[in-house]
Amino acid sequence: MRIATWNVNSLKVRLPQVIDWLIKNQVDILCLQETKLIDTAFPSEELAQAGYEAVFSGQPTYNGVAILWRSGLGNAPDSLIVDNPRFPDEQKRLISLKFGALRVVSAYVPNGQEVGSEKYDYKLRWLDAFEHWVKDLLMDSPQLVVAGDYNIAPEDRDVHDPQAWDGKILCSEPERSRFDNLKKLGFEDAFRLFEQAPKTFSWWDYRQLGFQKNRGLRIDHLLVSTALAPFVRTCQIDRAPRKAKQPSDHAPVWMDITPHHEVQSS
DNA sequence: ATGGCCCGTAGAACGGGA
Repeated sequence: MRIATWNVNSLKVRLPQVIDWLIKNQVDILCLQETKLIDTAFPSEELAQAGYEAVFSGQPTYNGVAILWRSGLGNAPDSLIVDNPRFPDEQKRLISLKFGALRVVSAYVPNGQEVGSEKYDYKLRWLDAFEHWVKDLLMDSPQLVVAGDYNIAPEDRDVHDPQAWDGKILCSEPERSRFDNLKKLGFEDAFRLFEQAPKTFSWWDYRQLGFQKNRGLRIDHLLVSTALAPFVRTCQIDRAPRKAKQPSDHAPVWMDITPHHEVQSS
């Protein structure tokens, strides 16, 4: 089973690229962030024609998350969750769905703008509540994937210029310690389960030829619970969509995982 | 040194992103 996450920076603009990527890569489940669409504008019909179903939670202009899955992927998914009940929030940043015993979360962690700012404070509070919520989910669903744009580069090797970014937003110690705390609940960073090329990133600034110069950060992650981790076969970041005309500034991260029924029988 | 791009909402610039 192939599971992926992608911050598309407007699904309206990126829809053709998303559909193309889904089909080309035979993706089973795709978590989206920054759809920037109200729910009545979500392109359910276009996706259905491409062979994908979706749940989504959006708002005007900002944020917005979704989970897409290939039609006919096992039984109909259920147990939809929108938002964190522990953190009332107008901003649409969380959605989750169960596929059999497997629960998948699509998360769009706040950016934080600048260390010490009001938005930074909101980011830290959001992450604290997120940790509690994820802990609850893990109790209920030991097979758990928490996918999304974390807006955190966990380590210096996830940063093109660690000195320049030292202590800055996305790299500050309070953010990184919260990412570590999430892992300590019982998760692995799927990307780090495997040997990876150095300087592999998932986001590059639109400005200053950021992508061409590979001045990027790895801030999009697939966290897999310890029960699932042994069954992850590969995890990669696909740079190809970032090369497209009118790309998202993020690249998709994907992994292959042994399907649930094989997990159970092993 | 500064800001440099892209998106949505606008219906001109601006907030937000990271």
